[in-house]
Amino acid sequence: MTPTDTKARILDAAEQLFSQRGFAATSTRDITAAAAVNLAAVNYHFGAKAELVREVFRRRFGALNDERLARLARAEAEATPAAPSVPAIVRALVAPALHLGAEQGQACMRLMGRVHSEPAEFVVELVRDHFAEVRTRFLSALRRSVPDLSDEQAFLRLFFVVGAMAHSMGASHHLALLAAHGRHPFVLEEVEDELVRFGTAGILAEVGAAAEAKR
Amino acid sequence: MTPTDTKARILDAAEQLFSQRGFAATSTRDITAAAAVNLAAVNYHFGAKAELVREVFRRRFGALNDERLARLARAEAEATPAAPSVPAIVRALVAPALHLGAEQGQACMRLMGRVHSEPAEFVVELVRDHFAEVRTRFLSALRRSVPDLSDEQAFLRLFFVVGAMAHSMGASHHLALLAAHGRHPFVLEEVEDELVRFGTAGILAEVGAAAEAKR
DNA sequence: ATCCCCTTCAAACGTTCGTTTGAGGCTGCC
DNA sequence: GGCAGCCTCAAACGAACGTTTGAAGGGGAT
Repeated sequence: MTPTDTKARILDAAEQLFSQRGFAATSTRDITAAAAVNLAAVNYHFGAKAELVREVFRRRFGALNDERLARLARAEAEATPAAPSVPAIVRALVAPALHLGAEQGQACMRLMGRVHSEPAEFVVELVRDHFAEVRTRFLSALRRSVPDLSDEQAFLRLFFVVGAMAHSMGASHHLALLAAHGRHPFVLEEVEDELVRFGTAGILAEVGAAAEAKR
Repeated sequence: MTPTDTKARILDAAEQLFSQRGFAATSTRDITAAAAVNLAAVNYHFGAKAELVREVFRRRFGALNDERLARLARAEAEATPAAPSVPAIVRALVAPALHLGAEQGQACMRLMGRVHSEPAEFVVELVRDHFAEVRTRFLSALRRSVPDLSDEQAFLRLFFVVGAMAHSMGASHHLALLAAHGRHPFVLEEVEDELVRFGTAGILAEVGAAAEAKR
């Protein structure tokens, strides 16, 4: 077994288990057993469990956020000189995450949904580091596209979109409820389109406090 | 120290620690140390750690969901014979949760945000059991208020609102970013109003697939 | 063939986990 | 005073945790 083989097998197994049980509840023995490698391999190849978590993040969310930024840049290029439309911005944010899950199995979808509420300190730092550029880039695009929004409103509404997305990915066990409640299980494109519609309308909601009184 | 004293101290400490670190990462020793009670008290009063988690849930989310249902019922009563307005429905869903956090300190806010993405099996069951009635009641109110929505759309959009709410509560460490980025930290009423506006607009977004093509 | 470097392996390290134990204290009732 | 019934306590239980160790394997270069 080549070394890259072992490393990749560990990363795959770790990603899957982390997404299913969380970081704290997944032991190195669980990981090495699922990957069919020796127990010591994790510490040999990654040093410590925390470094393995970091590597899982890098491998997965690096590509994810690159894709997001690329989609945003494409939307901005096509919209010259006007700012990209809000649906385009929202879709550039949520589609890569949703489709990443579809391609890689369900594992990293729940991982993605989970990391935003993971409390371990170094996980918080990881999330902040990996998503800092995405946040600033999407925020500035949104501010240009919807100048009426204040800084705080733009931030909050984008924050809400991320929450809706993360919940859709992380709480899929609750989404499965609908499969019983409704007629058929959800298909990805359906969720994506609905999320784009929802997020777009939410972002474009009336701005002032007077909006409430009007109803 | 009376028995109810010890039980209550354990529940308070457990709720706070669970919300900060998650369930798996919080040990009974952490809890009993924070509560300043003997290590064996958890097992004496609750049997096992899992039962303690259940009790934390019951104490907190029982009251929370009662409050939600009461607000919804009030909104329905005031709106007779018409269905309650969408903002009223959204506010009845999110306001009790947000204010519960404000009253009890930040602890249970993050707990609330966290439970929806907690993977442990018995936690999933707990969430499902506690929120089943809330889900069906709010869904039926929403369906009456916005008849244009299909079953799937109503479910999904309510799901998104819950996600935005949970994210706002659970990922407060990311919200704190804005305190540095923006001008001042967020106040609760500001987040609540903005969330109601956002969720209302999202729920009332155009229904069909044609909505996308129009932009 | 010999050496070296990288990788794998079984075994063990000390620590921390959830839980159990048995002795002891406190309160109220006889 | 004495006897129960709860409750608390220090101590210990076995299991599982992340990590380390030292020996063994297995090519490629010399």
